[in-house]
Amino acid sequence: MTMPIDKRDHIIKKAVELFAEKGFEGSSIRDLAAKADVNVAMVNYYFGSKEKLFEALVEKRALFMSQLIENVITNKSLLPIEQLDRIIEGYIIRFLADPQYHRVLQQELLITQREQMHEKIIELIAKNAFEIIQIIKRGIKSKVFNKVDPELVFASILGTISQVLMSRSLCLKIMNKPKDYDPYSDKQFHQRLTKHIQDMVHSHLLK
Amino acid sequence: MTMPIDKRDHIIKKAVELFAEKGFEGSSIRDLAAKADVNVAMVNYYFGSKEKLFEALVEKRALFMSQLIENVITNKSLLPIEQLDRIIEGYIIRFLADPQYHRVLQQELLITQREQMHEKIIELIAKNAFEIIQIIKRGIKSKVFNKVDPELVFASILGTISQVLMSRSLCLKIMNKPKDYDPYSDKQFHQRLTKHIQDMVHSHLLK
DNA sequence: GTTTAAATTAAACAACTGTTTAATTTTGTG
DNA sequence: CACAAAATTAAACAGTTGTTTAATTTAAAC
Repeated sequence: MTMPIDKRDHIIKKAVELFAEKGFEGSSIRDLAAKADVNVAMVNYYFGSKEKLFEALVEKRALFMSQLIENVITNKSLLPIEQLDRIIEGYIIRFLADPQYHRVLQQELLITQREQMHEKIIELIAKNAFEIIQIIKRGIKSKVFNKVDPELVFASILGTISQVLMSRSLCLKIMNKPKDYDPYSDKQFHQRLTKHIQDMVHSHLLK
Repeated sequence: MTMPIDKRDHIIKKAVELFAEKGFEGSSIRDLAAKADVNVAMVNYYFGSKEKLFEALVEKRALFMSQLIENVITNKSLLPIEQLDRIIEGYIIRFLADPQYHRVLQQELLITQREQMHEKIIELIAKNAFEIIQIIKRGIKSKVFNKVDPELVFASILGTISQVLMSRSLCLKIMNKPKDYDPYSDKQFHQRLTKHIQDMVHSHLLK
């Protein structure tokens, strides 16, 4: 009667790994079945179809993402710049914790093929975006912030992180690091990235 | 005897459109043949294989990209900040001129599947990146710039543009624009994006 | 006009795709 | 144990994939 959530989760986890490596269309169910060590029919048994597996994957991420902002926004006692700093920290911690998940969603954002899934991911990002934009707008109105472009400030924050996450080898190449180095799990790199974005936003927004 | 370059280019052009919409793996040669109005065998006749068509596509873009920086870098009479401003302008003009091309390359950057093509695109970006990083480093050394993080400043510049180009519908949603509006071909948006990145870089780098 | 190479075509190829079936095994419950 | 529901399996399904073939048309050169 009860769906074995753990097995579903296991398949999703392996699917993220595979899709991040080969892309959704580039991955076959037989590949996935082999990687997850289950029978080919199990994916359709648990999820109904390859596409619905993807939807379940996005759904799981959506839940994760929605918790991201809420924790920060509710704390109204913080100054606008402090709120932004907390959000930047939260973004970096959560995105860098699972680069593959982020890449799979980025892939889907780049193509317009599966329209409803495309829309879903956009909703996901936009929800967080509006919160950040609101904080900036309030800061401008209360004359704590310079008259910046709130929407594009958001694009710069998320864009910087996405740029770093997009390709590990590109990241290593630009930063001149050895091939065995993993920036995403390195605390020092976390700090470096956090500091850069915060510094940049501070100098841009604060008078 | 002579290869009909125009026909090759025509196929590449249609391939960019198709790949941007459905992804490389998601697009079939039959789709492409129909869209380009040629026989299915022609793609293999001209390019050898689907993958080599992609390589030709990347090659063509590489040529385009390499011209980007050169024009700016050679002008040594400019101040470091002026050089950066010219590069930002050049990036925005050229990237926004063909969002689909950019998206196709981003797709390939996200997956690690085709290793050599992945490497090629990374080379392409890194080449430009190092020039920009050098300008910033020189600016810091001559104490014209603050002690910023040169590599991550590059990530912010490119990341902001990529974030805007990633998905048109996401871009519209965040900027609260109607669905029929095309930001990429709008001069005003060009100016807005250029101003934002320049302003942000100025306040971050200049004392 | 004849000849040779290039371009184009429809058809066929084998391999792979997501999905379904029907049979079997496992699991949980009384 | 017995029984029913759930889980798992190998095999088969029909459709699509990239690619190749061999035949035909077009173009160029002399």
